[in-house]
Amino acid sequence: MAGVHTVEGHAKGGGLHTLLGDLDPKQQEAVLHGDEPLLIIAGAGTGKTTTLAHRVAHLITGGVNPARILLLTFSRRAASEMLRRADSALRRAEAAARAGGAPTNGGAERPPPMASIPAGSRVWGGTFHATAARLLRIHGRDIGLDPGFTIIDRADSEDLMGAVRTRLGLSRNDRRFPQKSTCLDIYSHCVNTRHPLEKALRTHFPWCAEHADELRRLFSGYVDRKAEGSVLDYDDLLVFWCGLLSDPAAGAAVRARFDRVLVDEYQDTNALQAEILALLRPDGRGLTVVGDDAQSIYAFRGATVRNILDFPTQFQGTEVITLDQNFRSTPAILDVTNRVIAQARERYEKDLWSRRPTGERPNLVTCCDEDEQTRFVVTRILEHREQGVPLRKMAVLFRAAHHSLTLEMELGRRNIPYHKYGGLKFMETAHVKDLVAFLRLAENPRDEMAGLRVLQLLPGVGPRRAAEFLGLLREAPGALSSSDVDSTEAPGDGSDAAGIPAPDVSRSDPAPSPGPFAAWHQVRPPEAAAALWPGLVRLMDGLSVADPGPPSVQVERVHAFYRPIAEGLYDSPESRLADLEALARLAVRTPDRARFLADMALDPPSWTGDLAGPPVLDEDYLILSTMHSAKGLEWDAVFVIHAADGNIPSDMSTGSAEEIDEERRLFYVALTRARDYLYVCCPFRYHTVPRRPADPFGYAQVSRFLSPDVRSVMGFETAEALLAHDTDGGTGEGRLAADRAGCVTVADIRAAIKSSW
DNA sequence: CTACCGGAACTTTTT
DNA sequence: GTTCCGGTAG
Repeated sequence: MAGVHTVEGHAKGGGLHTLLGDLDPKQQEAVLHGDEPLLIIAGAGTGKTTTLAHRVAHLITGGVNPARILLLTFSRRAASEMLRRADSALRRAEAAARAGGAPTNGGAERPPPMASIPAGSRVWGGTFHATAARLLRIHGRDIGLDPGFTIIDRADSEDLMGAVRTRLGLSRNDRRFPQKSTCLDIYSHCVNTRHPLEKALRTHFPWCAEHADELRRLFSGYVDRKAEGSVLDYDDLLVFWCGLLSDPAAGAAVRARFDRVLVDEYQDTNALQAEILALLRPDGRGLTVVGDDAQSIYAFRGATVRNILDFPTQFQGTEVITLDQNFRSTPAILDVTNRVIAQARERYEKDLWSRRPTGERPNLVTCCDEDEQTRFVVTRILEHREQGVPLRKMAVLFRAAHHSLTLEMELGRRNIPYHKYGGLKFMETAHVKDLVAFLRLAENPRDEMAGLRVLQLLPGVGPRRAAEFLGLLREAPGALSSSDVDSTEAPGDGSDAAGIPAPDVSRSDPAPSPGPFAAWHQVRPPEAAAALWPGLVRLMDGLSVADPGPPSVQVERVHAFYRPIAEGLYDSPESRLADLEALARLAVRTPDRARFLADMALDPPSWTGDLAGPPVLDEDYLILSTMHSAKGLEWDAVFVIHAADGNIPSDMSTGSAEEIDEERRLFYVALTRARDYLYVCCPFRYHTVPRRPADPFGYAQVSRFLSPDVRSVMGFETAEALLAHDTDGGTGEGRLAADRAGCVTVADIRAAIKSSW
């Protein structure tokens, strides 16, 4: 390994050797690199996670205090995976050091880092947003931010934007004023890209350009409203973190917390995040970023690939290391994926290669229609399972969350367990939001959206009265007392706060203390709500005492109050109540309410996964995922479905060459998830999604990304052929397809393929 | 004021 | 199929 920077003097222990043993030379170089800014261009499947995890482990064995390392990842899942691997690397290094070179190593100068406390868990790890939230709780006061803030999710941000929009009368006069979600998109775009409104409108929302002035008023109203409620939306977390760092005193304090900063998936960061990094590490020393420009897929959210491309010029003395040996996929698969990405206009030239045996060609699978595609996928998946591939090592990927609907129904019918990533349904459901709103209101009585939601659950209480009752809280004297010992500076994943004694909550009569909801004792509720009102007040008072008990208990108490309301509100309350029980189980993991609420906003549970709880571990289940959520993951067999033009690239994103390029990279991400087997399915006939009575069917073409050049290295099969051989389902279901009136024949399909070249 | 009904317009990806 | 608006009855 020539050219390795041996800045760390102690890079010679037997332990370190083990640490590096599994890595290829370039990865080793990345792990051992010293203090200067480091950019790792890591192609798909090149062992990026391994490298980063080893680098963290290396830093720790080199004497860096884990609590002074900041690891910024794209999701919480990615962070914990990374830290888990760093720990196991550390453990191996430690074991080797003890076995081998222990005597020479002057004894107990360094305490053994792990054993009982995994070192990785003391590292600051998480998303930019989650990290911002933690830092702002600790340091926010220094810039005048109430540390008792609550975080509102996308839906609440939209509602708040909608409320301001209505109050400004923007929905009334002008019917064509953009709707609240678009408004929030524009706002968010401006904040994250740091572009002025005009530019944002011109480049991304030209149809809204005429409303620039109203939008400006709307946005400033939105900002004020958030300030009044002491709530932060996702963008605020970054904005205030950035502001915190810009403050001379507070900024210095935050900078002083960290010696090393490592950033994963750097290609998907935006201008604001880049600014945060620059403020955090002004000269780039101790900064490591990892990414792949070919996998940049979040431009729609303000991410810019310029961050990664310009990194070397931004920080003097940057070392760039490119990882291009792929350890994941077979050469046959790489041959396809390299050709797909080669069509991109602007990119780092970087073809991935592999030492693995060639493997099977990826197949382009043509299907008559969606049903046939579904049956093909299920049949082939079961075949693979017969051959010994567990379900959890297979995944079905698609562009939009709803693309898997029919597949999900079929899986359900056949009792094949699955887990779907992407599409955040759980937190989106009304009943879950209802329940969480109670907790949020207790945490922050000024949280307007939470308050309105809670109050309007009562019969006879609409927007008007809800606003009135909520206003009473604002003048209340007892508001905002969370200033106490909140600054549990404990870094890592707050594993402290173990034994909070839960006070007997059955009858907590907080009569003496004028809590934040004291004003509600005087309220004379409307007739219809009279029966429920005292219960609500008692509940809120109980949740506002100094120690309201662990979140799971709080959820139960809200549940008790909410259940009869929900039962009257929804047609089939059973499944919804089950969700609420799942929520209570979920809350058990979190020691305190603020943390629980932050988690729910920043890292909402993906429905099925957490519903079932731990036992899911020994079950086998198929993975369904949007292409976006598949980032960073890998499976033995991957099925990409709905690979038709219009789905990928999505019709919504074919406006500009940039958008199409992003869709191409997204497709590339999907394909590069596969280790051994890859199927790309394209159904040719669609039942028209929006109602267009003239033409009940649409005929699709294969995605433009599957150019002749790409197809020349792919295999080809038809779903029909497989299903004909499928003995058990063949007679019944295979027939069904043929019976369907107007079904396309294989010849039609071939013709369609040819014409789409 | 709230609760409810009918018509209209819209449907990507996510911290 | 969905949500979002405006109108109306109580």
